[in-house]
Amino acid sequence: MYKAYHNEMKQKIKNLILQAAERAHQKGELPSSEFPSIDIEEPKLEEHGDFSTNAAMIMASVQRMPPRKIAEAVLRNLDNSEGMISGMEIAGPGFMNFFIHTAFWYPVLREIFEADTRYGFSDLGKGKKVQVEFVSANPTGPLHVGHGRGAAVGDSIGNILSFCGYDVSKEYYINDSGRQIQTLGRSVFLRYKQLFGENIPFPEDCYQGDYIIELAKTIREEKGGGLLECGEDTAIGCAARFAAESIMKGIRNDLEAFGVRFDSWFSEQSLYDSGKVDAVIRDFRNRKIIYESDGAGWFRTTDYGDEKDRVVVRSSGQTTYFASDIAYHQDKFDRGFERIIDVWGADHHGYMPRMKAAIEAGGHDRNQFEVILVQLVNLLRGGVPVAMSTRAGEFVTLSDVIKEVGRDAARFLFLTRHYDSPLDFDLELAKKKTNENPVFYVQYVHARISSIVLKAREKGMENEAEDEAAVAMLKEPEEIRLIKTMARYPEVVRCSVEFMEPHRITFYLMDLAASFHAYYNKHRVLTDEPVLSRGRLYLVSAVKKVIRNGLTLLGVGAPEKM
RNA sequence: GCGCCUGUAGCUCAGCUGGAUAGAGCAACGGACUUCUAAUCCGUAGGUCGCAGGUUCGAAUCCUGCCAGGCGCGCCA
Repeated sequence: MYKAYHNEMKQKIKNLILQAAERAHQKGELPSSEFPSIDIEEPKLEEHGDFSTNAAMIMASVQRMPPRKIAEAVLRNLDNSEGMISGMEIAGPGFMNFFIHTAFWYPVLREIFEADTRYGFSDLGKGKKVQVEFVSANPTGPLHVGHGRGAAVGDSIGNILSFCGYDVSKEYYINDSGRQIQTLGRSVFLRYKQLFGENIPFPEDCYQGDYIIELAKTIREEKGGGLLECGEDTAIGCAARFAAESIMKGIRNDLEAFGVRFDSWFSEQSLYDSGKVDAVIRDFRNRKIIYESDGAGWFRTTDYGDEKDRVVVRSSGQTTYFASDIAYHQDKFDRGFERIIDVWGADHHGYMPRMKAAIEAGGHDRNQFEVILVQLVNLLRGGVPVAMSTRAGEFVTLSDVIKEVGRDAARFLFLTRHYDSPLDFDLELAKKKTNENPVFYVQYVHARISSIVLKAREKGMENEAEDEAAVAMLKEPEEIRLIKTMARYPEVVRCSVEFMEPHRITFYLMDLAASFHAYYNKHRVLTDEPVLSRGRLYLVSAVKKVIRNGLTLLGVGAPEKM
């Protein structure tokens, strides 16, 4: 397994400390031989060194000594014969701070070049099959901005999982069955009738958007007045099928334009057709997990921590949405996924306990099923909220947003917040080409470096070749800072996958970009000194790779020119 | 009423499962282009981490109670 250099350094320091503590104990400087597990962390402030540890404070109670005394004993016995540590100190209440010799940072660059697109990779997933289901919007209308955020988060989480060694499948669940499809058909059919001059009211519980009228017109073009003659039920069914298919096609196009690719599109109806819904209900009935009351079939979800039992079979005999959802998630496990991740809008959070119940009742561990609840998006234009009403059918669609601000800006901005906090998405800001807009700020780094590399090529310089003498020329504080920041990247990716938080990558990239721009403004890469230039070219080429890798995980492009 | 989420600089947000003097960006003010892209950089200023307790060497972070905002509590999806 590929092991990040940064991590190795941490581990090394940890071992040095433990060895030193052991030695101190043998010499009688520390009373106890018991050394609790210690953490090596990276201090926020540069003055506090490259690594630091609270080990002495943790040991204080066991050793029955003041932390600073313990730290003194440890540092006195620390073996730095390798020369990796250029300085150590005891600070504050008992922190031990370590400064790493510059030369020990250089190997990071080589690591980046060797790993290239795989830099930051880890084998955390070990090939485990995991499914990420996201968007899954009903085919009753176009995608809106909220779906866009879900798409950005879900897709990125999928990318990160896959980058970290999981066998990932991204799936879209199509709710092509049930009542809302019926309503869709009715809406379109009524508009259709209106087109033929029938003066009939359009009910409030129908879909209000103009796209319904468009669909009705298309049917008229293709089939003329044929639907008027085949009886209401068949006509509505026909309109529903046509509308759902057509809307789904639009959704697929929007997602394609957004750079989101699904491995599979799963139809709800197929669960009924294959009998899987009936099978699950039968099974749960046999196992007394479903009981009858008031003529309906109730799933005893309270046995699994839900606050009340839920209906799966209505007294009319029809199943609820929940019923097919149970079958659906069952099916996910049947397909061999060991980990199931659903990305939902936060307004569905009340649905989580019953879904967890379904997982457990189906014989699986509730922890195998994870839900990412994405908070809502407030769409703004120049700071002013954009009026949106789904009921009235007035909303800005995802497609509108992509057309206006571009795919990269939209995706990146959706990932500039923890999914858990609501997001203000400002259309004007998304288009701005200043560093108010973090997308271009990060992409600009890539473009700037590309331009340097191009210039260097014209001069006959090669940027990929490793040259120890050249690398050794990197002595400026801004250069070392860049290397250190890049050394942190694998750790960022690891945390990002562990907590399934893509925004960590976003923030990291903004940080790396800031370090680069500062460097760029202060120092020239291509100078009169060939060796120095080669070293710097090597450095910025590494930055270019890390930026590209990070953007790729977010599904954002890394342009050569801007 | 019950449940979930949120509350950090004027604004928008980070804060690595308990660490040191709480960090960015924007807005404000003052500077930097004869240079590899100024879509950039440098500097200044800005805080009772919603409030009150508790846990301990140490709390923005964990626990309890309040306050404010958002969302959810259907034989809807």
